[in-house]
Amino acid sequence: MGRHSCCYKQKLRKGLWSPEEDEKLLRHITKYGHGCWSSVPKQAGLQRCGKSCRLRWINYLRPDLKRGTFSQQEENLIIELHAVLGNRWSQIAAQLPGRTDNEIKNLWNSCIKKKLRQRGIDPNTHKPLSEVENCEETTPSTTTNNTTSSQRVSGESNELNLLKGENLKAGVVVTEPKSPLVASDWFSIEGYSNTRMNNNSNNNSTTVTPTKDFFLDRFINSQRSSTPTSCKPSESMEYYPLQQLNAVSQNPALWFNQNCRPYEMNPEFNCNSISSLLPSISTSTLTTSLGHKPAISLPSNNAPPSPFNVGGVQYWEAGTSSNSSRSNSGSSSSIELQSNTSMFENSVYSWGLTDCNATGKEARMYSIEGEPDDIKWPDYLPTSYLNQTPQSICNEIKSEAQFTIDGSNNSTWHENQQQQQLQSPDIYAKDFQRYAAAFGQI
DNA sequence: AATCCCCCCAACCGCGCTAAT
DNA sequence: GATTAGCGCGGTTGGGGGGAT
Repeated sequence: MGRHSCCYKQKLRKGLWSPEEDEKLLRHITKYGHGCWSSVPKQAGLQRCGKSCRLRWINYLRPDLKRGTFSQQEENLIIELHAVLGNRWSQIAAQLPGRTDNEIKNLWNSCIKKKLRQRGIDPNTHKPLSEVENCEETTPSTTTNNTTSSQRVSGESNELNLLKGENLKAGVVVTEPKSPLVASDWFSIEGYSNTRMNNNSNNNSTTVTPTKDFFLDRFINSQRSSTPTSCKPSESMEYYPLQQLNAVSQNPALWFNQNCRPYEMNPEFNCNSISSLLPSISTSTLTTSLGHKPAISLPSNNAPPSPFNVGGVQYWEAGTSSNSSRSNSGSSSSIELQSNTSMFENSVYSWGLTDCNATGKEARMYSIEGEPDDIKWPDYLPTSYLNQTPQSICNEIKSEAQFTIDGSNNSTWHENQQQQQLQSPDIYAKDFQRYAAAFGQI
């Protein structure tokens, strides 16, 4: 397929969006929803291709976007998720409510990468640069995924050192995994052991923390059940029956512990492989859920998974992927990660990276909630709106949005919004606050 | 003040995938 | 099954702002 056909049309505008265009698109989508993106520009009176409209909406106009600098917790989470997911920006973004994949990608390329390199960490492998360089010298073809013997002996990575240092400051107990560490090995929550997942009932540990090995095992077992010897996650680890994970979940810990060494296990296991285990997460699933639920939803359970909270600790949940994506479609063993937005508030880890974005005047605008004041709406809204209150603008648009164009089925977003409004009236109130904040009226 | 350079980030581009025909 | 339309994702580009010279 390749390029979208509309992109070939010559009369379409390209480049930066004007405030008028933004207003048109915003009005249209607020009223009618986007429906078919290819029809949006025509219906909205825009000289743009649908793809461009979609991008503009997703990356800029969406009302639920959180703008401004990334918080330290967000940066830390991005790094952690990148260690697992690689450049799966959309999946990373799914864990950061209000952030777009583009935004995260830009942050990574422009800032986090640099910071990691300055700290001697290879941003691609999340391993010490020295190790990567050594590996490249010795085994150029397979290198970056292997852990050196010295690293195994030391059992520490630079990242982990950073992590531990910060966590200790914060009073968080970081227990050292029993086996050699790589950079992606990180932490366990205070009060929970970092025991590897195994079914050794003689082990006195009462807490079993599912590890990334677990997902790899599942992937391996599902993908290559006929060739079990082709993958040896770790010598000490036995394959864990999926059903036992419910038992595991009775001792909830932050199961998303990254104790596996995917690169050592099988050459085919790289970040892409891992990400196939951790497919996309819809932001719509990032809802608040405070009930205690079993940590793992088995594939046979089609109930929609949700994050849960135990003792103030947010847990991610693996379950059957309900949405398809390029990376996971067709994989029956796909697992879906979930998180809670409050995870960021409760984040117990910090790598001590300085805030990449909060420099100079931006730092002044930084707020605890990660909701800086540099929202650009006032700059983009047409002057006709500047004489109105945010509430009146939204009311105006919403009041006009009580019908749909020619009754066509193009109201998915609109309907969702209405449904959400019915279910959670505070959603719009929140948006009003955002708009109002944008106008400096709060 | 003018110019250069660097960096950030919004937007574009190409590709893969799915659904519809 | 082949083709087409559309969507979404990740990589890349280039304009503009701001600091340095």
